Amino acid sequence: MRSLSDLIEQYLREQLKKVETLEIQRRELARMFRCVPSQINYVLETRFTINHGFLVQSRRGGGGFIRITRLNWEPGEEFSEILEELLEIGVSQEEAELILKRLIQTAVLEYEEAVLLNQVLQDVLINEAERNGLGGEEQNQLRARVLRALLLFVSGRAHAR
Amino acid sequence: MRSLSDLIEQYLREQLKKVETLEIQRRELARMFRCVPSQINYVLETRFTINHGFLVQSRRGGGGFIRITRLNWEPGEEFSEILEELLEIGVSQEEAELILKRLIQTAVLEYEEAVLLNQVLQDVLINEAERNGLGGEEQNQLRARVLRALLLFVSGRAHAR
DNA sequence: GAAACTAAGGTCAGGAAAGGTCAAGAAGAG
DNA sequence: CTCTTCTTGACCTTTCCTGACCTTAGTTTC
Repeated sequence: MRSLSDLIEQYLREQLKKVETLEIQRRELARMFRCVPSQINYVLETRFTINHGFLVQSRRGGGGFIRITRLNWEPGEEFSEILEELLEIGVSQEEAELILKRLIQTAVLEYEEAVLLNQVLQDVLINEAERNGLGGEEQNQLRARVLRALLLFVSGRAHAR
Repeated sequence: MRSLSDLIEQYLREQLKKVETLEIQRRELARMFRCVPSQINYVLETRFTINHGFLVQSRRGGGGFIRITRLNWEPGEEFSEILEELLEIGVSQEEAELILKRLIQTAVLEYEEAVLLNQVLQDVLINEAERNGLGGEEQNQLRARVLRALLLFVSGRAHAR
C-alpha cells in the first residue's frame, strides 16, 4: 500500500507534466490530502530536490505560496553532474552570462541577483587573472569553479526562501 | 492567489516598461487598488529598492508625488572603463565621498544629487554589512560596485539631457 | 509676511495569514 | 527486532495589510 507521501508526489508530478511551473498553497494541498501542512514539506524535501530535477521556492505570509519548477535538464542527468561537466569544459564569460540569463527566465534568480553574481564572477576573474597571470583556458576553468560554487549556493538557498 | 502587493508591483513594473521615470500620487494609486496609502510604501520598500534596480524619490505636501526611476544597469562606453577600475581596487567610504566631490566640481553632479547618492551608498552598505557580516575589504568591493552602478545611472541620464 | 489651513507623503506598531523547523512517535521493510 | 521512512503537532519566522499619528509643502487669511 502506497504511503500518503507517494500519493502527494504522484499528484504533484501529474500536475507538473502539464506545466513547467506549479504554484500551490501548502494549506490548500494539505487540506486536499487531509494531512498536516508540514507533511507537504516532507514530500518536497524527499522527492522534489534539485537532484530530482525540481526547484522549489516559497514565500511566507499572506498570499504565500510554494512554487515547484520542473528543470529541463537532460533526462537522467543530475544537477550535480551538470555542474561537474561545467568543470571539465570550462565556461567562457559569454556562456556564464547565458547561464545566468536562463536562470532569470526560469525565475531561479532575480535580475539584480544575477547582476550581482555576474559582477562577483567578473571581480574574481579580474583579480585572479591579474595576480596569477592566467591564460584563457585557465580563466574558463576558474570561472566554472566559481560559477559552480555560486549556483550550488543559490540552489541550496532556494528552498529556504 | 497573489497578494495585493504583487498586483501593485505588477502594475508599476508594467508602467515602468514604457517609461524610465514614473510619477504617481500615493493617494491615487491607493484608491485604484482600494487599499490604505501606506500599502504603497510597503510595496515600494519591498519591491522597488536600489537592489531591485529602481530609485524612489518623493515629495510631500500639496502637489506631492512619488517618482520611481528605473535604473539603467547596462554598461556604458568609455566612462564605464574608468568605473571598472574602481571595481579592482575597491572604494572606501572616504574615497567614495572624494569621488562624489570631484564630480560636483566638474559639474557632473548637482550637490543635492551627490548627497542623495552618498546616502544611498551608505544605506546599501549598512544593510549588506549587517546582513552578511562583510569584512572591510569586502565592503570596499561592494561599495565600488554600487557606486559604479549609481554613476552609470547618472552618466546615462546625463547623455539624455 | 506670519499664522492657520489644507493636501499631500512618511513612520511605526500590531494583528493576521501564510510557510518553516524540529523532535517524537507510528508504521513498514528486511 | 532493528532500521528507515512516514506522520503529526507544537512552536517559530516571514510577509502582508491596516490604521493611528507625524512631517512637509503649498495656499489662504489677516
